[in-house]
Amino acid sequence: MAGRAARRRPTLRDVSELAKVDASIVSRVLNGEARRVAPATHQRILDVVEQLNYEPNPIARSLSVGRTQTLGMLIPDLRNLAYGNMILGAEQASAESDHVLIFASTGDDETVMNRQLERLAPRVDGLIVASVLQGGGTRDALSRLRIPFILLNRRGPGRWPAVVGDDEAGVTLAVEHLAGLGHRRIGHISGPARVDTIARRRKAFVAATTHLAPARDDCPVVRAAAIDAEAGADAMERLLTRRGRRRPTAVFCVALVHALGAMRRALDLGVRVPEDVSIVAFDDAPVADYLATALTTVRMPHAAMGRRAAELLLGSLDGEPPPSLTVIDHPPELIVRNSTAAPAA
Amino acid sequence: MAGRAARRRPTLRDVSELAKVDASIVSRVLNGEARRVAPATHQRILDVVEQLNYEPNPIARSLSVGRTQTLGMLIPDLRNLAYGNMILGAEQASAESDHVLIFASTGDDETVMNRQLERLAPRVDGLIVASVLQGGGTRDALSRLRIPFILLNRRGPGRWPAVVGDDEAGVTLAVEHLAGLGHRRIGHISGPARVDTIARRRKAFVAATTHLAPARDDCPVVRAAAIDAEAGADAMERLLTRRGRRRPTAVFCVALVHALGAMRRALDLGVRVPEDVSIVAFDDAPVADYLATALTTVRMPHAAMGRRAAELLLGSLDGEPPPSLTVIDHPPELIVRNSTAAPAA
DNA sequence: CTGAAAGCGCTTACAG
DNA sequence: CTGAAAGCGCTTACAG
Repeated sequence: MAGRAARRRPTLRDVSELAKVDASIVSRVLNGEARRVAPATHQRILDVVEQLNYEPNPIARSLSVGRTQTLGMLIPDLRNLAYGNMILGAEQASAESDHVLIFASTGDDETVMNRQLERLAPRVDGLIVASVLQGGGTRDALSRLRIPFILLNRRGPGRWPAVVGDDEAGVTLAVEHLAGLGHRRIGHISGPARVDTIARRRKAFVAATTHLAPARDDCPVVRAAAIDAEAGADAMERLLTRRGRRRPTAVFCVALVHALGAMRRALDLGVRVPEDVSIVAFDDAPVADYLATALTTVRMPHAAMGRRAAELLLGSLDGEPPPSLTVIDHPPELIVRNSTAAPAA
Repeated sequence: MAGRAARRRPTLRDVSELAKVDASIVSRVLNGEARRVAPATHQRILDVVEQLNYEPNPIARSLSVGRTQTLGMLIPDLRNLAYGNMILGAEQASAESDHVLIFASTGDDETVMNRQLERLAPRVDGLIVASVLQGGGTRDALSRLRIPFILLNRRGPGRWPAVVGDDEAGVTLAVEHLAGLGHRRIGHISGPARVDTIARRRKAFVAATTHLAPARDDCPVVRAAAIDAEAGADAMERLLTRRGRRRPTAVFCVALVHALGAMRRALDLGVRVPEDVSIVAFDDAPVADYLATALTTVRMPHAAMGRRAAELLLGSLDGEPPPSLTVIDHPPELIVRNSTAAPAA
C-alpha cells in the first residue's frame, strides 16, 4: 500500500543461498543457457525460485547486459486517436518480443520534444518517433542519438528509416470517390506545411485533381492554421465564400478534426451537407458515425503502422537494418457514410 | 541512425580520468553534494563534463540508489479522452519533480492488467493505477506490490489511497439542470456495475431523482452492456420503448460515448433531441460541439486529477503517506449546449 | 578537500 | 556440471 515500508525484494543471491549453488548457476538456469546444468540442481533452483517468488531485477540485468528490453515512443498528441491506435499496435509487437513500450507525448513543441528525447533515450534500446520533426535542433538531437530509432508516420531527411501509410493512395481514394459522384470542383482543406504528412497529402490532392477541372482554380487548396476543429471551420468558410469564384461542390479535409469544424460551419452558413457540399475526411474515428451527418472518411492502417515500426526497430536491435522507407502494404480504406453525394444538378 | 553501430557513451570514468580526479569526486559534483570540493577541481570537472557531453547513466544510478526516478501509470483505454487528460496532468507533475512517467494500457482485461503490472512494477518507484480493478487477482497483485501506488478515478478496498473527482456533484449538476428545465421523468443510461465510477454515479442518480418523481419508476435506470456507442444506443432504445410506461423526457448518460449512440438511436426512432427528449452526458470532449445536436455535458477535472495523483505519489516516495481518499476540489462543470431543453408541454 | 573500497543485482567468460 | 572472479556505471560511507 502506498506509504507502507516495502518488504525486501528477493535477489539472485537469496535464491542461490537457499538452493546451495553459485549465483551464476541460477542465472544460467533462468536464462535457459545452453550449457547444461544437472537435472537435480536445475529442479532445486526452480523450486526455490517458485518458493521465493523470485523475479530478476530488470534494472540490474540492463546494466549488466547493456540492454533495457524497453522501447520508447514519442508521440505528438495523445488525444489524437490515430496515435492511440499506433501505440496499440506498437505495444502488441513489443510485448510479443518481450519488450516493454514506454512513451511520452511531446505536443507540437520542439523544446518539449528534445527534453523527452533526452529523458527517454538512456532508458530504452530503441525509439519510435511519431512526433513531428521540428527545426534542426530535433534532427540534430536524433542524429546524435546512440540508439537506433525509426520514424513513424513521418519521413526524415536522408535515409532515416521510416514507416508510413500510403497517403497518396488515401488521397486518390477520396478524390476518385468524389469524382465518381460527378464532382469537378473539389476544395481541399490542408494544414501547417511543416507537417510532412500534410504536405504530401496536399501534393497528392493537387496531382489527383489536376485533370478533373478545366481550371486549376476550380480545385482550390486552403490551409487551416492548426489541426483543430476551429481552424477547419475557418478554412471551410474561406472555401465557401471565395469572392467571384464558384463554390466547390465537395471538400476534402486533410484531418478528421478539420471536417468536424468544417461541417459545423457549413451548416451554420446555411450550406447543407451533402446536398450543397460533400465532405470527405482523411483519417477515421468512431465519432464519424455520430455527427450531424455521418462522415465519409479514409481510414489509414494506424495499428498496423505502429506494429510494423516496432517490429522493424526490434529487428534492428538484432542487427537487421530496416529499410529506409516502409510503406505499409495494408491499403487505406474508404468508408462511405452520408456526407458525400452527387453534386446538385 | 537505426542500425548503425553506436558510439560508446561516455561514462563517469571517462570524465574522472580526463579531469584527473577520482570518480567519486565527479559524482559528488554532479549530485551537488554538500561536502565541498575545491573550486578549481569543481570547475575542471564541469569543463570535462561539458566537453564530453557527459550524461550520467540513469540505469546505473537506479541500481546504486535503489530509485528509478520513474513513475508508472496503468490506464484502461488510450482512446478514451478522459485518460489522455489524466496522463497529461500526471506527466506534467512528474516532469516538475524530475521523474519520467511511463505507462501501459491494460484494456478491460485482467490478464493483461496483471502482466503489465508485473512488467512495470520493477522499473518504477511508484504506480498510478487508473485501470478498472478486476477480480481478486488484480487486488492481490496490487497488495503484494513492493512499491507505493495510488488509484486514480477508482476507489479501492480498505484504505488504499485514491484520487477521484466528485462524481456525486457531477451527477447532481446534471439532474438539477434537467429538473430546473422542468423534467420529472428522467432516465439514466448506466453501465457495467463492476466499474466503480459507474456504480457511484448510478447511486447518485437514484438519490438525486428520488424526490423528483411521484413514482420511482418514472426515473428508470438501464444498464448499457459496454462502454461504447452501440451499447448506449441499445440502452436508449430500451428507455424509449418501455411498454406500458410513459417515456422519459430526459436521459442522463453515464458516459459520453453512450450519449453518442443514444442520440443517434433517438433520431433513428424519430425521437427528436431536445424537443422530444433531452440528453446530458457525463464527461466532456470537444466532439460534443459537433454532433447532430451539440451535447450538454458534465466536465470532470481530469487533468487536475492526474496531476494530483502524481503529486501524492511523489510525496509518498518522500515519506509523506497520502490520504486514503482525495476528492479533487476543482468541481465538475456543466457545459450547457443544445441537447437539453424544457420538456414538451 | 580527495581517494580507495565496497556495493547495488545481475551476467559472462574462464577455470576446474 | 559447478564455482570464483570481474565487470556493467554509478553512489556512499569511511579514511586520510
